[in-house]
Amino acid sequence: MNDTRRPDLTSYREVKTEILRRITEGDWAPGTLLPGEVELAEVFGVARATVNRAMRELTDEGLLERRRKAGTRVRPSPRRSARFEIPLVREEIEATGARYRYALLGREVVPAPDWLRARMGLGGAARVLHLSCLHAADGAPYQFEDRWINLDALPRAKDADFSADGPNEWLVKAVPFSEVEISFLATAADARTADYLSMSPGEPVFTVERTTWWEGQAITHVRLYFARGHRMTTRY
Amino acid sequence: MNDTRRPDLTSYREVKTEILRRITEGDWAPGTLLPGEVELAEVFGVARATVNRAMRELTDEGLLERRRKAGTRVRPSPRRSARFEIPLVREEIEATGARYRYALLGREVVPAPDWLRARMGLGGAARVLHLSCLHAADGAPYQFEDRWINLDALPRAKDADFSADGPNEWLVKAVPFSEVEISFLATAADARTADYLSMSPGEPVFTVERTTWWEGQAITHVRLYFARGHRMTTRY
DNA sequence: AAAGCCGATATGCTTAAGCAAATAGGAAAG
DNA sequence: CTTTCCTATTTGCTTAAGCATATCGGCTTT
Repeated sequence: MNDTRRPDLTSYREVKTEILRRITEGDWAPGTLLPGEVELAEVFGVARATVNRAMRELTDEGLLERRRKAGTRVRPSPRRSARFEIPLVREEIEATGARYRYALLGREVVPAPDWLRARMGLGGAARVLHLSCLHAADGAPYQFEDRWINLDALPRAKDADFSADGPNEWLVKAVPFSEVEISFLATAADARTADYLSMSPGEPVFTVERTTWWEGQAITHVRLYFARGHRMTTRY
Repeated sequence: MNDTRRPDLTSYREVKTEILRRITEGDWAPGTLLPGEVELAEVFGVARATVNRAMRELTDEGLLERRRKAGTRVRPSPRRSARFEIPLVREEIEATGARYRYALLGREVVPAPDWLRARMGLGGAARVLHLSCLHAADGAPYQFEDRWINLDALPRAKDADFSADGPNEWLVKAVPFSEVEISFLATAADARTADYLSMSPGEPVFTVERTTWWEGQAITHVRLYFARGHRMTTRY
């Protein structure tokens, strides 16, 4: 059935697959210098731009290294990078088919504590809005949110109503695009967190800490404590 | 100085920046339908391919949504995705300037326990190599590694010497490119883990669980337990 | 040797033109 | 009113050609 020697590669995706095949099958071992774009384009029977796109994407994915004049080589040890989607809690819960419920547990305007001023780079007199919220899935506690909002950067947060919708949803609207630092860690449940999440004090809690900036100014800092057994998973 | 009304955008990067600016400044609010590629190309004075690349990358980055015929719109809530680099422990430790030390604590060939067979999709008679390793930074325990290798898929692992170099480094060479599922979670230190990591039993431990396949076959499953206070951080 | 210069080369990006594929939304049929 | 079908539109991708830019390695100068 017209099974000629070279399966004609017609798209950048096929070129990607073929390059990947040659790497995984050992034709091109880690560290190897690959043929140049022009040569590969000829070999595969496609335009250089097509090879370029294939190689560019493989580079983004961490499999190749490219440098002008030096050429393209297979990364000595592939850069493994995991990409995690960070959805809104509401969407995360509703995606599982569960009913989402939200409750505002606490709200107060306070002077920023020292550790927070350091964390967010705030001045000595900074005042912040401190919010405590609980997110539940089908009645079971899912995530406890301990949030601080910089009122100097976002004064209108003081008048926002967080009793129906979580601060996250409000913030996404107020400051839709921002710079973020995010950390994953394991903490021990303190008395309050344990209480809210129906756990025992001291139990391990999967915790996400996130600080958000916009135009160089810290907007908000939040710690998200997840209920027992939570895990963050991805494939690649 | 020839400061005409429209700063002439000459690269896809500038187009990206300009689109991003219009989004962050509110010209194009979340949900908005953007002009088509042809129109934008005209407005910006560049080729359609250039606009296409700019928009494609913004889509990859989670800011836009595109569908043929429907057009391009600003994502109602931007898809935030965090990308974590997963380096070899050795590199992770040496990057901080600390001295890396490795120790093999245990090694045995055993029939795969039930939970592992389920996790890796192994048959009833499968035998696995079970390894316990400790990675230290400047003498302080850094990571405890509890690893299982499927000997059916990788029989030569039985003869490999893991006393000097960790199984990870061996595996990266043996099976350089593979499919991976990775999870982050918080666990309580059991007696053994606590001992190795100089922690108290029950203390929260930041844990990474990783299963690796190659050509549809499970190769290895590993749990990495990190010492007290470890966090995984990224910015975007 | 060591430092500075320079050209050949591989990737990086842009353009213009055009065909391919998905599909929104209207027209036609029931 | 509902379903089916069609088509215009929009993104997706490819090609060929060419200029831009970084930089490796050799050559020259100090």
